[in-house]
Parts: sequence; structure tokens; C-alpha cells
Amino acid sequence: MTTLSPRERRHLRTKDAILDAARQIIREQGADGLSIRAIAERIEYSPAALYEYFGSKEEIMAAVCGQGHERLTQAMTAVDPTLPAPEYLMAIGQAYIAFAMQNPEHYLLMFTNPAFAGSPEDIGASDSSFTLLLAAVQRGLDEGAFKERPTYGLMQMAYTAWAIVHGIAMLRLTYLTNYDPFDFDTADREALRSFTSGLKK
Amino acid sequence: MTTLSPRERRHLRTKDAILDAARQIIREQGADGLSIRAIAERIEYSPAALYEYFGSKEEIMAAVCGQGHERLTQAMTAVDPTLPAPEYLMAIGQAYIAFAMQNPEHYLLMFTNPAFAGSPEDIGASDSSFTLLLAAVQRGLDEGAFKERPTYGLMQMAYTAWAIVHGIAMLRLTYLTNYDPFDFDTADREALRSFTSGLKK
DNA sequence: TGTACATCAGTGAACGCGCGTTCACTGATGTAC
DNA sequence: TGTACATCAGTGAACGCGCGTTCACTGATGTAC
Repeated sequence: MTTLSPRERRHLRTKDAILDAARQIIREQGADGLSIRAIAERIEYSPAALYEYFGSKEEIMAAVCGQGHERLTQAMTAVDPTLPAPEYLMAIGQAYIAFAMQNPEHYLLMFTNPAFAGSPEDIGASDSSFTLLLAAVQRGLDEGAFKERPTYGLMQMAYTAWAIVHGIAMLRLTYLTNYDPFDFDTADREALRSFTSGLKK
Repeated sequence: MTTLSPRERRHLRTKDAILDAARQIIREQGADGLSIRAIAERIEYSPAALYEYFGSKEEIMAAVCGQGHERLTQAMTAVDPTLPAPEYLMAIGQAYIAFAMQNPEHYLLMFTNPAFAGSPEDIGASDSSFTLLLAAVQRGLDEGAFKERPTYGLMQMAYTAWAIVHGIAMLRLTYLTNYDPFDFDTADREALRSFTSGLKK
């Protein structure tokens, strides 16, 4: 790893400041409120200055998404891997949901923006958070904790496990804001338990 | 029910044409592509003409959302209510997902647009599709097919059941377009079975 | 049935706005000798 | 250490664009008598 010159360090710091500003704007005003001009205003630069760091607005959004995927994977990796498979699956699910709640701007940009969705690589082995999920389900199958069916194997189980945490995250972030008749975290845990227990037979 | 004058009929027909055009545009270009001008062009009117029918762009979007909620409720109501509670719950879940797949523009506008989310009434008794879901879970509890826990009762079960179908719908519509390594419908059915069977204990 | 008038449905042009991006420029920082 | 020059980081003004909405208008449709 080469050491960086002061100039390079400053460059990276400014780049980070741009991404931070972008995240804050999305958090406060939604993705529609994000504009080059708003970012520039927040970091007290002229709009044109941002083009020294990113080629376009789209590049900035892609960078924020990339950051989000990294941090999501990190949060899931922090889960204790020595847990029994069903508990481990539940725990990474809870970590996933917690990440979404704590980083709504990241999560919504990652999964709401049509521009960053739908390419096969995203769900394939290269997408590391999904890879973690696949491994968790595989372990459950190997250890006999989950039972396969002809039409419900590794991929299907992982896909539906993803769907449930994604559904919880999206509902809470987009539809159930300002609504809390009960403790969501507890209900979510029960939902994961219910779903996971269903994988056993 | 009063009969309508030809003028009133024509008015309603044009109103419908506006909503249809709006839905098609969202379908083809996403919600961001929706504009008064685009709708006007599609129905071969001047942009200003739309203000004869709706007060603002927002009113048009709200009307499309309203249509969507109606149709979703209709689709779920069409499910055979004489099915045993667990099968009934699965069936309305499948109807929910099928609606989203067949009406992506409705579904995405309803659940993606921040402007139409988050008011308590939306999840309360007034939202009829959620009411259907609540009734289904209640039946399962009454019949002893589902078992309550201290932290996982009627509302929690309904909320998480909603989350799972919502997650499936959103994933398929926004992230897994152009990706089909297996039959989603089959996997979805298994997921609902797995989740529902988990409600029994 | 004919006529006078009111209402309705639609047009075309214009408004002000915020946007992403470009471009010529300038002063500051770093580099070579 | 001093000087000449190249590169870097940032500015300010302007571009063209598409947007929602308003407004004065006009011809068509409906209504009253």
C-alpha cells in the first residue's frame, strides 16, 4: 500500500464529503431531492467543482450505492458464524434489517433506483451479501436443519429469505414511517423465526 | 344511481383515458418519466387541457394510486373464502403477488412514492386490502390453525405476512427483472407455505 | 323549431424554475533544476 | 534556496432542457323560452 501525498489525501477527503452530503440530502429529502447543486451548496463548493471528483451525477449515486453494499455486507459479516444454522440465518436477517433502519438513505437508493437494479451479477456470486445468505442456507441444508423439496432448494430458499427481510425493510422505511402500534423489531424476530422454522419440513 | 348525460359520460371517459395514459407511461418509463406533458401527448391533447380534469399532477398520481388499491382489493376478494384458513392466507398472498406482477405500474406507484405512504389510516381498518389480510389471520387464530405468542399476535402476524408478499413483489419488480433462474411463482408458493406453517407453533 | 345566451372543453403561448453540464478563467500547490 | 513552469482545484457565468402551471382566447355543446 503506497502512502498518499497530502494532495491525494485531501482529494479523497473531499470525495468522501461529497458522498456524505449526498447521503444526508437523500435522508432528509428523498432521492428526488438529490442534485449536484444541493450537494455543492452543502459542502460550500460551486456546482462545477464536483466534476473534479465525479464524472456525472449518476457516478455519485453509483458510488453511494457501492458504499451501501459494502457496509451492508460488513454488518452481516459481523454476525457470530458459530451459531447453529437456523439461528445464524435469523441473526443475519436481523442484521440486514437493522442496517436498513440505520441507513435508510443507503438502503432506499440501493433498492429503489431502477438504474441500479436487475443485472444478473447483482444476485450472483459477486454480490457478497447475497453470497453470505446463500452460505447460511447451504449450512442449514448440510446440517439437516432445513429440508429441501423438489421445487424449493438452495436458491429458492435464499431468494425467499431475502424477500422477507427486504419486505420488512421496505415496508418500515416507506409505508410504516410514523406508525408504531407495536415493537417492530420484536415482531420481525418472530417473523424470521416463523419462516425459518417452516424451512425444517 | 342517476343516469349520466352524454357530456358527463364523455368527461369520465376522458378522465379514464388520462389515467390509462399515466399508467402506460409509468410502465414504460418508470414514475420519473411521468409528466403532464407526456400524458397530454399520448392522448393527443394540449397539456393545459388536463387541468379541466385534474387540479394538478399530484391529483393524477393520487387517482392512479386509488385505482390500484381498488383493484388490488378486488383481486384479493376474488379468492375463495371457503378455503381452510392457512390455505386461504396463502391464496390471498398469491393473489397479491400476482396483482403486483400484472400491474407493476400500479404497484410501484402505490408503494414507492413517498408522497402516498406512511399515514396511519393506510394500515388501519380503512385500507381494505389490509383488512382482508387481518381477517384471514384472525380466522386462523379462531380456528386454532395459528398459535399466538405474547409478542406475536394478530397485528404482528398480519404485518409480517404483508411484509413477505411485499418483499417478494418488490424484489421481483425492481431487482430481479430480467433474471429468471427458476420459476418464481413456484418458489413464492413454497415460501408462503413455509411461513404459514411456521404460524402454527 | 328557432334564437339568444351560458357553459363547457380545449388551444397556444408564455411564465418562472431548477436541473446537469460545459467552458474559459484564475490562483494555489507541487516539481525540476 | 530560488526560480520557472506544469498541474491541480475551484469559480462564475452561461447553455439548453423539460417541467408544472396560468391565462386569455375560441369554437362547440347544451339550455331556456
